[in-house]
Formats: sequence, structure tokens, C-alpha cells
Amino acid sequence: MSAARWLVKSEPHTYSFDHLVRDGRTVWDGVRNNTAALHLKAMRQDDEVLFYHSNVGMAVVGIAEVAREAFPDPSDPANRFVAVELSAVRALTSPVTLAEMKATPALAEMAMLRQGRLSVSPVSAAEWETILRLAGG
DNA sequence: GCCAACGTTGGC
DNA sequence: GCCAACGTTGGC
Repeated sequence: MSAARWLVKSEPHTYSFDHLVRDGRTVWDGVRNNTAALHLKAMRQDDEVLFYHSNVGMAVVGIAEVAREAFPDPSDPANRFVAVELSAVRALTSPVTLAEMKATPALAEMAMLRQGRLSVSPVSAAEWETILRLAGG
């Protein structure tokens, strides 16, 4: 069974992909949306994750992977939400911008495009390949 | 800075 | 259980 694929958003001011590369690995906490939390819970070890910079950059900039499956979010006092750990895999050769993604028919059904505010979303195998192709491999 | 799209909260 | 008010995210 092959690994699943996801996309996570982060504002580069808050936590950039470069920061993840420096850290090697990080706790992905602070998600406070039920739909996003469901996706976090569905993540499995070694699933692949696109790392998207929201607001500034507005592009997929790198690839990460799931280093630890869902556990109670240490930043949530109510203990309702979960976190995962992500580790850096590599930066994309060239970032894939939101504008490019919107202009690509093969990505029209992508969860992150259909529901803009969702901070953790699934990516199909075909969408993954399309984005990597746009990134220059 | 504005606003659309969602989620959540709380009064009833 | 409905819905108005409010808060947040994130593109523009």
C-alpha cells in the first residue's frame, strides 16, 4: 500500500520551509479546524506532504514527510485537537505558485483550491505528479 | 486594508 | 435546532 499525500499551509513569517529544513523535523501543532484535524488524524508514517507558503509567497515550496502520527496537540489546553510531526525532505526545484495551480486544469478539483481556508488537505496521486512536474521534477 | 468563505458561539 | 453575530484565514 502506497503512502498517502497531503498539503499543509504555513505563513512563512510564522514557520517557513527553510525553517523546517534547518530544524530537520518539527511538531505541526496549532491546527484548530475540525476538517483539518481529521486529515491530521488520517496521516500515516512516511506519508508525503507538500509544504505551501500562504500569504507571502503563495506557492508550494517543498516536500516534507510524516515523521510521527497524530498525538494530542501540546498547545491545546482543551485537549481536543491533535498534532503530527513533519520532517523536511527537499525543496522544490522551482516553487509552484497558487496562480499556476489555479491555471492548471488537472488541479481544478484539488481540495486546497476548492476550500481556500483549509490548512491541511489531501492531495491525490495525480495532483501530486502534476505539481512535481510544474516544479521541474 | 478589504472582504469572501467558513467555523464557532450563544441567545432564543 | 435555528440563526445572527462574531472571529479567523488567506487571497486580492
